[in-house]
Amino acid sequence: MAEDGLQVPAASVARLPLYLRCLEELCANGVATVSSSRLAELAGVNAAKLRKDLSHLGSYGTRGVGYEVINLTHEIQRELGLDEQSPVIVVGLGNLGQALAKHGGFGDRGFPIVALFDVQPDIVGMQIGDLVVAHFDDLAGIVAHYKARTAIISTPADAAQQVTDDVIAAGITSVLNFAPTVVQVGEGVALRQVDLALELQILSYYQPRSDSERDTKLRLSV
Amino acid sequence: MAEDGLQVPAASVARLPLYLRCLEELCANGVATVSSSRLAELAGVNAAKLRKDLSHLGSYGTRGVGYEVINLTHEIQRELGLDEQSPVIVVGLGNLGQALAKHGGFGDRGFPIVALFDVQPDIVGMQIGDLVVAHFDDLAGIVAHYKARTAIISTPADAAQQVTDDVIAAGITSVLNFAPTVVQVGEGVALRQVDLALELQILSYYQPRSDSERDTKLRLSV
DNA sequence: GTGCGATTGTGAACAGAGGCACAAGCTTCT
DNA sequence: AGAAGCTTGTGCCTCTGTTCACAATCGCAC
Repeated sequence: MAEDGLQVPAASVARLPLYLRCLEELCANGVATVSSSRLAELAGVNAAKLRKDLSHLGSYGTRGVGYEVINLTHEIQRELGLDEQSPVIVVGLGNLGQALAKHGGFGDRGFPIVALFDVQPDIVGMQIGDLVVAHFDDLAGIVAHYKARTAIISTPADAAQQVTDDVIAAGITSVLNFAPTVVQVGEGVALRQVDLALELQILSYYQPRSDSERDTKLRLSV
Repeated sequence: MAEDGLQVPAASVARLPLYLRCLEELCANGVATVSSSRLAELAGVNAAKLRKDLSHLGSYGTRGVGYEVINLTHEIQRELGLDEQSPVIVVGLGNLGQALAKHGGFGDRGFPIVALFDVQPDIVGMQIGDLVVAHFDDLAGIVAHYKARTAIISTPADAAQQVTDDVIAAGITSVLNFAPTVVQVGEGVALRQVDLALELQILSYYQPRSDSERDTKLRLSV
C-alpha cells in the first residue's frame, strides 16, 4: 500500500518538515545513508512511527540498509510541495513582524519574503533588511506581481481577521497567523495559528507545583 | 466525575489558554455570561469538546445559563497555574530574541521577562526595552535572584542543547525552544518547541496543487 | 408550584494516532 | 550459493481524542 499517498495523515504531515530538517543536517555532515532508528533519534520520535510516516509517501528505504539521505530529502520536499520557491508576504511590522522579516530561516528553506505591508505612517516606507515596507492599500498589485501565495500575519489582534480576508481576496492561499486571536478562513485556504504567549501558558500547567490541592504533577510535554 | 482533575488530557491543556484568551476578550467587552456554543465559536472548536475540556476542571457552568465569564477565567488560570507571575528569561538575542524580549504579550499574561542573555560581545550590554543584555556566564546568579523558572531559547541551532542544559542546571524547569533543532530535557522539565519555518512547510502541503500526480488536495488545517 | 425552554455534563460510539513485533527483503560474508 | 545479520514496511492491538446525543438541571414565566 501507500503507493502514492491518496492522503497523508495530518499528524504525519506535521512531522515531515522535522525529518527534513534532520536530513539536511545529516547531509551537511556528509552522511549518505541513515537508518530509521538513527533519524528517529535525531527527530525525537519513535522509530516505528517515523517509518510509518515515511511509508505514506512510498517505499524509499532499502531493507537491511536504511534511507539514502539525499533521495529521502527530495521525496519529502516533493511531497510537501517544496520543489519550488514559494514567495511570502508579511503583514504587520511591529516587533515580531520585523524580526520575522529579518529572520533568515524562511528564505533558506524556500520561502523568500518578497514584500512587507503595514498601515502605520511611521512604519510604511521603513527599510527592513532588503525590503521597504509598502502600504497595505497596495497589497493586491504586489501580491499579483510576485505571485505570492503565503502570508504571515503579525498585526494586532483586532486587525487580524480583516487583514486575513484582504490577503485571501488578493490571492493568498496559505496563512500563518501570529496575531493572538482566532481567524477564520474559507474553503481552499490553509491556515496555521501560532500564539507565543499561549505556549508559555501551556508550559505553566506542567510546572511542578505543590501549592494547590494537587499533589505532584511532573510530566513531559510533547 | 471530574471532581478535581487527577489528570487533564494533554490535548485539553493545550486548548485551555485559548479559551482563556477568548474569555478575556469577552470580559473586556463587558460580557458576564457565555454559553459553550458561543465560546466554542470564538475559539474555533466544537462545543461538545469545549464542554468536555472544561468538565476536566470541575463543574463551573450553570445548566440553562452558561458559564460566568469571570469565574471561569479564574478557574482556568488556577488550573494552569497562572495565579502568580512567572518570571522568564530569554537566551539568545538575535532578531527573534530581541523581538520576543520587546513583545508585550508575555508580560501582559503573567510572564514578565526579567533577564536577557547572550554571549556575543556586540550584544552583551545592549539595552533592549527596559533590560540590558547580560553575559550567559552570569546565568546562575541572575536566575536564582529572580527565581525564574521559565526560559525562552532563541539561540542558533548549534548552541541550543548546551544552553538548554545550562539553564536547567541553573534551576529552570520550563523551556520554550525557538531554535530550529530538537533539544532533549530530563525528567521534571517541561518543554515545547516552536519552529517558524517548519510551520510554513506544513502549510505548503495543504496548498492546492495540480503539478504532481496528485489531483486536488484542498483541506483545512487545524 | 408547575411547566417550559435552554444549556450543561457525560455515557457511548467512533475516529485517529501510536507502538509492538514480525515477516519480507536487502547486503555481506563464507 | 547459502546462511547470517540488519533494517524496512506493515498488520494488529491499544490508547487517546473527538463527536454525538440525551438525561439532568437550571432559570423564568405564569
